[in-house]
Amino acid sequence: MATSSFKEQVYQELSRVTHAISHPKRMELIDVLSQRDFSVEELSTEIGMSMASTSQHLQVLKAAKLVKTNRNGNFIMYSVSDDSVLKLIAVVRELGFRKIAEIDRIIHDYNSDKDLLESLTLDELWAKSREENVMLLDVRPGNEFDAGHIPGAVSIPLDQLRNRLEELPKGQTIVAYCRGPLCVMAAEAVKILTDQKLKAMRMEDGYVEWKLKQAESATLSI
Amino acid sequence: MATSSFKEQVYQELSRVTHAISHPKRMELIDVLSQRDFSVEELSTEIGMSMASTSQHLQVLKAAKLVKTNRNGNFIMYSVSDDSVLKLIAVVRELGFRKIAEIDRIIHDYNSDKDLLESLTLDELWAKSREENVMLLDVRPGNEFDAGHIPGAVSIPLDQLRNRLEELPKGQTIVAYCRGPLCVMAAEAVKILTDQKLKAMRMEDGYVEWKLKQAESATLSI
DNA sequence: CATCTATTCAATTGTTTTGTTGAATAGTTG
DNA sequence: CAACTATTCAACAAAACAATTGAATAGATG
Repeated sequence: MATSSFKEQVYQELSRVTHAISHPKRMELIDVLSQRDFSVEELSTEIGMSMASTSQHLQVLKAAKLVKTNRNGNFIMYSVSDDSVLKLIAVVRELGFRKIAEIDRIIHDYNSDKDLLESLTLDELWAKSREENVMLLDVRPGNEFDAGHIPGAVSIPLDQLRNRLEELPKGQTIVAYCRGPLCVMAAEAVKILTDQKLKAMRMEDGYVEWKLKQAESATLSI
Repeated sequence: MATSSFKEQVYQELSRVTHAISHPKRMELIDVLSQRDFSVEELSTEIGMSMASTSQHLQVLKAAKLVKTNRNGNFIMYSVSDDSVLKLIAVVRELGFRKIAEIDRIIHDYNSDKDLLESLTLDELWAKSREENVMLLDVRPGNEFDAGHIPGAVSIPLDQLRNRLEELPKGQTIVAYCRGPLCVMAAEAVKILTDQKLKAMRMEDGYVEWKLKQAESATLSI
């Protein structure tokens, strides 16, 4: 057997990483794990697959060193191994959003339903909050908020939103955010809030984008 | 047939990009194309595959919008669609180099053969050239040099190096570079030069890394 | 130490991907 | 417009991958 060349060997190993993120569900797994640690069971319900399949996908990600495990009691908690993994997914998503016309169409189709057309980026949020006093609303599940959130945000998980409308300010602009660009919770929240005649917008960036920006500015300031 | 959800659709489309770079040969194709435009025939010899296979791989890359085509006479010239594609591959490579232990081993095995252990990054090159007068040697094929090169570099393609040794300075440090981290031409060149008792080192970064740095600093200075 | 439980493994099946071969095609060039 | 040529297509066989099922395992907990 002819041993393959240096180049071939390295490309082979590198393709372990790219292969790992080449499956839609595995990309989704990383996106979910970017929020906090999850057990296999939680992940399986989160992405809508059987435990066995979820476990197998996680093993592919683990073999590529994209996720790592920690035991916590009876549970094995999976987490993203590094911020560079989030960065990788962010780069892929950015490229896809900009280049694949089909994605634009899907996003437009989803958002055109209601008045979800206007949305903010993180930068636009900073700008807007300098002009007026906006309320930043985190609609992710409570434990994800607890694991980390944008400073100043108030947590009302999406499934509690209808019952906690009185906690929201009437005249003030409410900016809702969730996990990230592919998470629909903020959009759902805005639908509920505008139905109640509240002044609400969604932010397209989510917690991951904020976390990556933090890490970036931290390295710059060193 | 149940139409899949917003999220599922977008992940599906995004996986077109990640799937495209999930094959070693397709990653290699992008690396080659980062130097200049190539015809299918050239690419096929470059990566050591049949024309038909190469063409098929290129079509996968094209469907993911990672490469684009231009006809030039009888030839169809393929090129990378955007610097963001180079960036994507760079991020993957960086992550792989840092996380996959096997890659470290392969690289170490290859370089330990000779005195290739010491190598420079681009930043280290800048620093070194401020202290002493180094000669920057581009050992890539001539047409790749013509398509673009690091300013100040001198072109002597690897296959002409043995016949053009008299063009090289005796006492001065010669820094050889080639396509990028997975290209072995600079290493080969250093072997030849040190055998001739010349003072030579290789730079691990190549033309792509320089090009990306340029693009980066250009956007910063705007 | 026995039990319980979250996770992984193993075997199977159907699907997708890959590389090959040889034919077809599109488009240029004389 | 005929001939030529680089590229792509089509059909096939082999290999890799994915999802499912049910059994096995490792490790915590009482």
